[in-house]
Amino acid sequence: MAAAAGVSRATVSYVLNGVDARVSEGTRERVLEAARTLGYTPNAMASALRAGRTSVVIFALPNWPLGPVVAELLSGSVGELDRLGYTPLVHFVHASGPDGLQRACDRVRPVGLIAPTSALPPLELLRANGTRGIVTLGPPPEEGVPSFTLEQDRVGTVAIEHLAERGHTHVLALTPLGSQLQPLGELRLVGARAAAARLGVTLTEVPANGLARGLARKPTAVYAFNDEIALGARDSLPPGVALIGTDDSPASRLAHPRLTTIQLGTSEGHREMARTLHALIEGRDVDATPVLLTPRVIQGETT
Amino acid sequence: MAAAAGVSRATVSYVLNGVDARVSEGTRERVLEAARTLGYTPNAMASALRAGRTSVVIFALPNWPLGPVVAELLSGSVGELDRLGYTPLVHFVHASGPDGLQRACDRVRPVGLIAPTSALPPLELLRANGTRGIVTLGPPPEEGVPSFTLEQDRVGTVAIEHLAERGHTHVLALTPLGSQLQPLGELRLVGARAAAARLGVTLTEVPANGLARGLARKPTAVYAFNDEIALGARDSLPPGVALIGTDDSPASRLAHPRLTTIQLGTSEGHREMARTLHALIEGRDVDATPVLLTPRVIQGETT
DNA sequence: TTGAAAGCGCTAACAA
DNA sequence: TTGTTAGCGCTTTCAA
Repeated sequence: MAAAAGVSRATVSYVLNGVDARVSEGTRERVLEAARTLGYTPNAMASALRAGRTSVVIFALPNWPLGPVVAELLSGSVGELDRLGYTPLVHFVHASGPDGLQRACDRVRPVGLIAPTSALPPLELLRANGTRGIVTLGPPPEEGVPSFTLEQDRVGTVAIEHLAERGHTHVLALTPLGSQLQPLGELRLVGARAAAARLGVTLTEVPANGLARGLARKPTAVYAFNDEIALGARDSLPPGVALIGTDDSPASRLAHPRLTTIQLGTSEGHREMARTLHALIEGRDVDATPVLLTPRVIQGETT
Repeated sequence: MAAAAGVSRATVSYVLNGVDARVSEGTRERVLEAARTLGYTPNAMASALRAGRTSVVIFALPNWPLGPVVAELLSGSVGELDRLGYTPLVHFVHASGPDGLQRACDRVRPVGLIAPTSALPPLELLRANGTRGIVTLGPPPEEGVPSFTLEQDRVGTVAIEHLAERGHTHVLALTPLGSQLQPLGELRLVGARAAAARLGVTLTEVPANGLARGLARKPTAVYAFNDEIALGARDSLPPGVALIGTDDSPASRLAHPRLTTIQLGTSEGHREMARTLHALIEGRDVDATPVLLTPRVIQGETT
């Protein structure tokens, strides 16, 4: 490559890295031309070895149900990271072994990492690996590490509050089926129960396939673990019974009547995650106060 | 590290790479002990530079709706790749720009790549990058490149065939709402239309929110684009109307009555993808006949 | 404005 | 059985 342009390897490096001050316009052109005709791409491994850092950011995704919430989360943060010039790649925590994430970090030496606190490799190992920025999903692992928490328990709280405001005093909660969703469901119920106790709401909990049994208790409103369950239950509800789902799925928006649902985090919040990571990598000081991504009600026509 | 164990760097390399023939048991122990106490991890960048290959496999995920099908696909193939010793990472094609995948490949130099044919960087570039194995999702980009196709159109075919076998002659198709799902829906309808024409079935197509309108045509069976739509429609169906969904979602299995649905690919098929890639990377000869992952009906209680 | 050269951390061929 | 050393492709300092 250097030979083809008739210059030294150093000059090529300067041109391709945009250190314009150093090379004359003529040489620059010549180098770029040669690079184009040869289809030259710098070897990122060599560059990373020399520079001590890569451009990769690993986003470690916890074992959440793959659906609209995760889609939003990824397209927001991954999209923003890409725009900032990084190479965002997603690691599925549950698809590999317990120390899969650590192995992945050892192998690609990401400059940044977004990971659930529960799957986070020891911080000192990461730092030794050249990881400059670390952001966690969930509680901060130690002071100073920025964290973003999707407040799952607040989903239940917000739902009950919303219904209570509208005068409902007897709410049926449709909880998830299937073991994968169980922990998430329990988390949301904790918030719902607390809010119900606080607001004087009677809460009946039944699994999603026990709708008929639940309806026997004559609730005036139904809170469903997700929009899928909500939409499934909708047509079996007696007239006048309110319904609120969770996830702000595309389906909820398109349903007739439009389903009232709960959004778990905003695109802006997810982009903010990416920008925080970027600031850390750049060595800027960052406000490390844990960020709580609080769910909010998307008002539809069913409550 | 070498110093700490009192041996040469070469010896450390041999021990850690399991070239046992070369080192004595004593030295081996000493090196491993030193590695443990120092928390030493080889620098994968340097190793990759030297070896000319990484352990990374990029799985480029097309713009498919994030749900049970993708979850299955990933946990099958990613899990298997992990087990084979690779470092599988997922790239979301739609979250980055049009040549995002190529940039990602340039930056991490994956030894293997699974990508939709439509997003595949030029093969010669990949090969120049050190990518030894390439498998596509969709039609093969050129002879000899193994490919796996999720036959989306066959979803419709299989659904109509299943219903026709059970004597249905007037089927209502509930098509997706939302632009993201539109292309997939159209693909499935193509198959459904062809099968309907062939088998003498009358097919009525309405969007998922037009169920009432569709039911006015008195269908004896309903085919839904996905399980979410199917479960949403279920309770509005007149008694005796059959129902088949798509995706084999957890929800379909847990519904009462259990929903008949269509599975789009098996875990075994997905693992096979991973093994094919592995064989290619190892330089073994591989049967490159395009593999069609044919959908199949999961019999429930609604047809 | 440009070239020469050191060195990032590792592996493998060769020497001892 | 072990050590020495060249070199993977790049960036960056120093010298010209």
